[in-house]
Amino acid sequence: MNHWLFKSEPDTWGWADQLAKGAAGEEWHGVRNYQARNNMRAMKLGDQGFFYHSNIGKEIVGIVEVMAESAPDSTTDDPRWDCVTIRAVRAFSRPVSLDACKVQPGLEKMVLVNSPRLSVQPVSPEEWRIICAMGGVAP
DNA sequence: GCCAACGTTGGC
DNA sequence: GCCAACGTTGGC
Repeated sequence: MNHWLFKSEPDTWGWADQLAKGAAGEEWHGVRNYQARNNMRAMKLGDQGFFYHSNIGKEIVGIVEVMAESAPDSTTDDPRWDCVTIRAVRAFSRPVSLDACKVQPGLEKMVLVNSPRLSVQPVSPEEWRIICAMGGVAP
């Protein structure tokens, strides 16, 4: 299983919105960046990812799961863009801030730390383990 | 709210 | 196919 990180401004679409969708999940639409799209295309059913609040909070707040693999983005006619559907799995008992990630040994190479603008990112198994521990949940 | 970084667009 | 201009993102 691979691991990922989804970034969203909570003003637009936050963890609370994702939670409200429950088991129905929600298309991660609106991505207009090839790298981010390619990451979504690489996702498999059951892959898990972190849910990160950019701008407001700047922290990882929970874990989501891919419940539908990449499919055309219904919010555009442009055939280049597609997206996965994700559902909330569990909230962190303690959110993990960007600042905390920056100083945490083992996370020096994390994409979130080094390339903060990429909206859908890969997370290494080691990073996944460390951040789950920081967030107070089992990996 | 500002601004730097970066990605995309479009003219040539 | 290159590259300048432009728009967007996101941390500060």
